[in-house]
Amino acid sequence: MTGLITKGKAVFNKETEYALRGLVYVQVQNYKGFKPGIAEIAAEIDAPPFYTGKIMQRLVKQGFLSSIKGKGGGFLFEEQKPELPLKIVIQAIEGTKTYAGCGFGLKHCDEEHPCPLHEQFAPIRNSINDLITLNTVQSLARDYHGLDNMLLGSLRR
Amino acid sequence: MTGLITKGKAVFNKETEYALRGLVYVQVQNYKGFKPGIAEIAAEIDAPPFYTGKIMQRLVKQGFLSSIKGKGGGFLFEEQKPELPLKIVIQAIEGTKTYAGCGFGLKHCDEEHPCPLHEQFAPIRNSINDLITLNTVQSLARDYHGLDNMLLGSLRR
DNA sequence: ATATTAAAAGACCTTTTTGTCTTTTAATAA
DNA sequence: TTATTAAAAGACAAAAAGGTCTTTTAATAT
Repeated sequence: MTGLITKGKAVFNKETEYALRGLVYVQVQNYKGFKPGIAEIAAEIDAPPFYTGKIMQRLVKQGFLSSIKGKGGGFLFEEQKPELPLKIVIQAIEGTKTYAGCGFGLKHCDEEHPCPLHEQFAPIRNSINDLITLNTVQSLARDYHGLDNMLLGSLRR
Repeated sequence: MTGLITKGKAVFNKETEYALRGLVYVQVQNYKGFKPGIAEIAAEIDAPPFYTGKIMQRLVKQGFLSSIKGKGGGFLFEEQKPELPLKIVIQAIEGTKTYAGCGFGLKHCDEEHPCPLHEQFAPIRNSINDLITLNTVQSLARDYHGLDNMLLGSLRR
């Protein structure tokens, strides 16, 4: 049962998870020539439909992707735009200080006045930062391109 | 202003942060021959007093440390007990799945069916796991022993 | 015994997060 | 132009996290 989150903190909050999964799914479909709508996105990324709608709306308002109303409408990335690093999305939702603080939660903790965990957490924070900076919605979508669905079939069995 | 969390997710939730700081503070004081009470703990770790009381209560109920009521009372660790790894405390509060899940939030994600971020998150999860397994309340308290206060003076200026 | 001290228990409240639903707006098709 | 489709907007609600306060229990000191 590895990887099944039953309780406890995940790495990101729900809104961020749904946003990242939604964006990647849209990009995957765009690569295939489709513009998915809210109902399809929600079903494919296993998220609540109305909540998904609200989140996609916010992402459009932030300018991360575009939407088209009415028949044949849906969500799409403008092709001329640069790739979108996960960090940009995460920070837009969770704030700029995600994982920037000291692991021990002290209000003041820096190199001159480190708390006991500060030094040990520093490389971890740096790794997370690298990961979300280097991975983009597009790079993840390319990884998924060609797969049957984003959930890799495991949810459908 | 490095290390100041203004908004966004910290590594742990508030209850966990207060619990870890409280436990380390109690152990630091124990090493000096004192048994701190709720008011003192709350003030020194910069946490809400009543909430701190509730949290300390829960920690005692879990058996992590002992308490003595009445005059001269307070909190203390039984000396014969083994060192307490942070992981034990964190899991008691946040559940056993903290940071065990896949970074991308997929319900099913394991080595055979990894999501794009799974492999990249694996070493980070392992580092966090090592950190909270190897560090104990006592090892951190030894680091703090001799310092003026847990907040390293930076909050008092 | 009585007063005092301090933790335990638990009711209650506030804020944030997560989620639902209805109404409105805009695009397309007939 | 009318019907249909689908996103936008925003009100509303449930659940979880975070926090406050009062009352009770247990220990000590006089």
